[in-house]
Amino acid sequence: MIKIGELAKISGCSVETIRHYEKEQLLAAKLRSDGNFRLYDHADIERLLFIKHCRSLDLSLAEIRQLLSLNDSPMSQCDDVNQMIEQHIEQVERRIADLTQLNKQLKALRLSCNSKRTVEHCGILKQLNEAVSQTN
Amino acid sequence: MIKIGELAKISGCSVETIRHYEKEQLLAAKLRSDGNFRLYDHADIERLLFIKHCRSLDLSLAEIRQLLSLNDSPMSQCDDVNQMIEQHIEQVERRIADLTQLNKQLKALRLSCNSKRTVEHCGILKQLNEAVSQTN
DNA sequence: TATTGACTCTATAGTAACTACAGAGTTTAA
DNA sequence: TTAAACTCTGTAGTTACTATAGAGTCAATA
Ligand SMILES: [Zn+2]
Ligand SMILES: [Zn+2]
Ligand SMILES: [Zn+2]
Ligand SMILES: [Zn+2]
Repeated sequence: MIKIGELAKISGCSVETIRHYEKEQLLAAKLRSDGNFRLYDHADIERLLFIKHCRSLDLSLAEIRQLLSLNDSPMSQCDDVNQMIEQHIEQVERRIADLTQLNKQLKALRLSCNSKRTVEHCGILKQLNEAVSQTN
Repeated sequence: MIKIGELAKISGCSVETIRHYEKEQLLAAKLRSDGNFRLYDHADIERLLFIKHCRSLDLSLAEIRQLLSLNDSPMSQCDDVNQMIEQHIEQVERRIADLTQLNKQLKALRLSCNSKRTVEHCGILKQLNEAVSQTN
């Protein structure tokens, strides 16, 4: 059994993050020491690494909670897992599309200034202001 | 002079958002009515639309605050504006790269499940668990 | 004129996933 | 024994809003 500091080292998560996951019901220490310190075993390490891997895929804590509970009840159907992953993929792709569009606009904006000028004649601010007048 | 509800309609921002921008020092009503209602003029409308346009470029409120203050002092140099926009572009591009990478992993993960199975044999969960064992 | 409904005010809490304390108690090693 | 290092709980801060509650204001109608 290890204490929270060692779990943090092993997993690469911070102590505060581990406590946070406990509050969010993703990972609970089943035991406490005499002095009330959280004690973790090997299964806890694996569970935390699972969580960490899912987070690196940008899955939300709610989604991970769901995956963990499916993982804990092996007779449930795959469909729920599939659907979540698919929705998540869609969301990521939408965000990529948005950011790509955004990037174009920002680059055009950046080109409209040649530096070394005062803001008075700055193409960037001029453009931002003109966009306003058009909308208005 | 118009009240906040009309400014909200004109700009497409919510009333709460406009009040929020005031708290964040981006847009202040210079006048209040006898009954303490915020009163806005044409310059305020333009300022809010400027803010809205910048937000659509994903600039943070802090960045917009900076742009507004540069806009208000026309003799300042362009360099600050340029640098901010460039950093913002870099950040957006980094995020796009991250998400693209993420998307690949998620798609591979999705392919590892053929649905209609119980979670016990689900390729997705299997893969997620294996990734853990490797790291561990 | 009284009242109703729409509008506005301030202040506070919630969102997501942490991060950063403060103040107290515990353990370990010198 | 005492100091350093660790851990505990609880609370507040981060971003850009959103959503209330409870009170006050205003315009139009009965
Ligand atoms: Zn998701
Ligand atoms: Zn410029
Ligand atoms: Zn930025
Ligand atoms: Zn499956």
